[in-house]
Amino acid sequence: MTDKDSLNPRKQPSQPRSRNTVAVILEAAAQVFSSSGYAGATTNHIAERAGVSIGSLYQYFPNKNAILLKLAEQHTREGLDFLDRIVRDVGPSACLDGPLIRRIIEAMIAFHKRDPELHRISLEELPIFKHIANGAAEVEEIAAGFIESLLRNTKGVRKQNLKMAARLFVQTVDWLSHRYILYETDVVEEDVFISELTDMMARYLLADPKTD
Amino acid sequence: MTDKDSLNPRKQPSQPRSRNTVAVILEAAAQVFSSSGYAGATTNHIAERAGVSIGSLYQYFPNKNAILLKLAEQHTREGLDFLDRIVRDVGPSACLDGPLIRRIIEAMIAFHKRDPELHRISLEELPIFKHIANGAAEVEEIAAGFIESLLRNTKGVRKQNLKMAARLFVQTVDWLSHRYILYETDVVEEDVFISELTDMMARYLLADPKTD
Amino acid sequence: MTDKDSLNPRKQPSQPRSRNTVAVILEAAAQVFSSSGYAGATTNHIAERAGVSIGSLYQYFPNKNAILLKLAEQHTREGLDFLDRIVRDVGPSACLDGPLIRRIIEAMIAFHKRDPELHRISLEELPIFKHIANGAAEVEEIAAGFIESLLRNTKGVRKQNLKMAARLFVQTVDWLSHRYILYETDVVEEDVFISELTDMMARYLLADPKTD
Amino acid sequence: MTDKDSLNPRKQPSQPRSRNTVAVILEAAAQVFSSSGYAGATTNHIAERAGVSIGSLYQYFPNKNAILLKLAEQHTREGLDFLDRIVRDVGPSACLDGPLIRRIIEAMIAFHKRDPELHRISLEELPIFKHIANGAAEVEEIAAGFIESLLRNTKGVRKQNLKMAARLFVQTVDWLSHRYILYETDVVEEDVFISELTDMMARYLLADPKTD
DNA sequence: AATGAATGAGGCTTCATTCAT
DNA sequence: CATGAATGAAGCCTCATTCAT
Repeated sequence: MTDKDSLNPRKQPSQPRSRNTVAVILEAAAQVFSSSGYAGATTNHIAERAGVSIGSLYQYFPNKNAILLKLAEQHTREGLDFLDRIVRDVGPSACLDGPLIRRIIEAMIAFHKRDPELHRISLEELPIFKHIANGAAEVEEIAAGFIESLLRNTKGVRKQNLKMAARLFVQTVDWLSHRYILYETDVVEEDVFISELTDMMARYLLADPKTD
Repeated sequence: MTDKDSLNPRKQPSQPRSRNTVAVILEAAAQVFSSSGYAGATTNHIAERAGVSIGSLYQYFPNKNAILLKLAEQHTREGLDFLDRIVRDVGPSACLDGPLIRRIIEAMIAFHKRDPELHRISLEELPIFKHIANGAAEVEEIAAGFIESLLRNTKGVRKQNLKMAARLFVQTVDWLSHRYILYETDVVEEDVFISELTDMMARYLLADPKTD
Repeated sequence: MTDKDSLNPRKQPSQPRSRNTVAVILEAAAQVFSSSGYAGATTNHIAERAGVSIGSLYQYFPNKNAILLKLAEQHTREGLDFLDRIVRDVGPSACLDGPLIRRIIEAMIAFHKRDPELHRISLEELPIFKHIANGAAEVEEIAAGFIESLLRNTKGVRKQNLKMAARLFVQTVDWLSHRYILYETDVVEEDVFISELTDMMARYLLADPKTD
Repeated sequence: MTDKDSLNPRKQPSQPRSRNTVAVILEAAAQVFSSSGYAGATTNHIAERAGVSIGSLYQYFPNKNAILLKLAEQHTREGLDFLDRIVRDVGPSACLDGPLIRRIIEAMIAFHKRDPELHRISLEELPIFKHIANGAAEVEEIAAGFIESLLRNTKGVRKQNLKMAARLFVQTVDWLSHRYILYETDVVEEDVFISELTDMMARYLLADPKTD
């Protein structure tokens, strides 16, 4: 059908058994994508790793892309939860000072550490489907919104265009910590890196960039 | 296993005609990779676009990867030339102030504009071959070295660890301008973006971050 | 091999509810076969259209073929009923003159119009199962028998071999009207076509072929 | 590509070697389609039977349909040649009398005998692709044109609408002889059948239907 | 009886690569 | 050196059918 090229899930798993199947498939896919990259992963391999027949896989996912997308979505959701937890910890009226920036950066790094390879695929290989609403963009949006609202609470902010400042903040921190985790952990000490990045962001945003 | 997985060119094109063939193939490959991505591109399509038989293509490239790699190398080389020109313009004893930062950023953006799709592939799809020395790393190294030497000439630099500062500078500017060109040109005005990025970098590096 | 390739219904639906289920499935199958052809139709699609689980479908039909076959059988039965009605209308001692030929042809066309697609499938796709007794042959036989008996009542018949004449009559009328309904309704006016076909048959069979 | 669903040949075989390959594939396809029907035939089976790799098959045919179509086209062409020979034999100013009708019918039957199974597929299974220009329609058109021109030369023709008469003639003869060859050779003697059909057509068309 | 999740053989097709000419 | 025909491993995916609940 035309379904084959769509990315929508094929069938909502209603019974517990099938919900489990979907979960198992996604878990296996995460492993396979992580270890083989997107191109190297095959649906058969994923199904096998999941201990599920290839037919079952295709009951719930119209194609390989859709699996990766779902995975990215899930990853996205976890990212949002991560943010949410920070937001709640910080409270609604917190303001963005040096220490909070550091804390956010630390959290970001911790998040990237969880499954760097999968994150890499989401970040570096998912854009292959440019025309597709990329879940990552959504987290970025929300994260930026969160930062922006913090900035709004904060007095000594250098920037006028808070929206843009917030987005650059998020993009920069995301990318640099991604690179750090993936390629540079043994070039630079982690706390050195964190301090450096914190400094960069604090000075970018704050009139009084004390970072500790 | 002997040749098939190698990435070295099969045969050094010595005669002018073959050099030309290689160039034609690479140009075609650039177009095809740009429009179809790495996975979507086929060697037959490249050969056809180049007006060359598939057999000839394999005379000069042992496999598909090698083509992309050569292309990336070329891209790298152009990046280095770009740098070189700036270095020469700026002179060996220049120091990094706000306006120079802006100029570098502008150059970076101009460079990314030349063939953003190809750049994207180098950046986002080349990591597929993780085991392969990524030419991009080399440019980054050199670029960072260049920035570092500028910093060394400069008086009001806030940073101690110049090497690291330089690398973060390069990575940040590279990535953010890449994203900007690829995904955000119609979200933000170019000069606004440039000013913002310049400001960020100037404040990160300079004690007296005047940027215009 | 025991059941899977059989074409007999798995279980005689004795209770009213199951009889209804069978009917619902057949109706759905008719629609799906009509719109997708035999190969394009899937059992799942049929079951879904019938509002019945795939499991239930297989409770009553051993395989996909059996469904089409049952449908064809049903179609056959309707064809026979059609004939029967004409026979009864015409009466046992009628003789085949031009007007009656025209009437038979009109009835045939009306019959073909009811579900031309399904008729097409029976006629054109059912032969896929060559080894299967084709119900269509049966109707043809009976129809031919009917025509033959009419011929026997008729005085001015040109033919000796009435059996053969009757069969040719039936085959010709059936096929030509089938083609007409399916492919040529907008090439020729219906009454023109009917007159033409009537003329052909009348002249073939009757010494005095007045057709109106 | 979008090519996959097209029916156009993929690549014109230019060298003798490839022309041979195409011929071999078509021959094998004819056999396989004949013995397994359209649905039962697989591209792999065809390639194997042709002693050719599956890849080669797909160099020249975008999909299974295209093969059948080509085959039907070929069959069509042969049909046209058949006609052509008769036309030439008969001469341009011949007129359609009983003996000529008989001769045409005999030729038609001979033609059907050559590969009845393949003919059956063309006739009964090809309509599966209704939306596709059916080559069979073309032969029919040409054949009808031929008959029409004969009718034009003939004096004692009963019919006004020669175009329609010619088409009915062709359709009737084609279908009845097809059925005869496929299903009824052992029910009726061939010459009896021929005489009968000749009689039917002669009386339909001619004022003076002497058929021998 | 009904449900619908699960199965998996097997079809179609691609495309990097080789090789005969 | 060039050509382009040929190769075939391997991927994606379907769908008739079974089976646990």
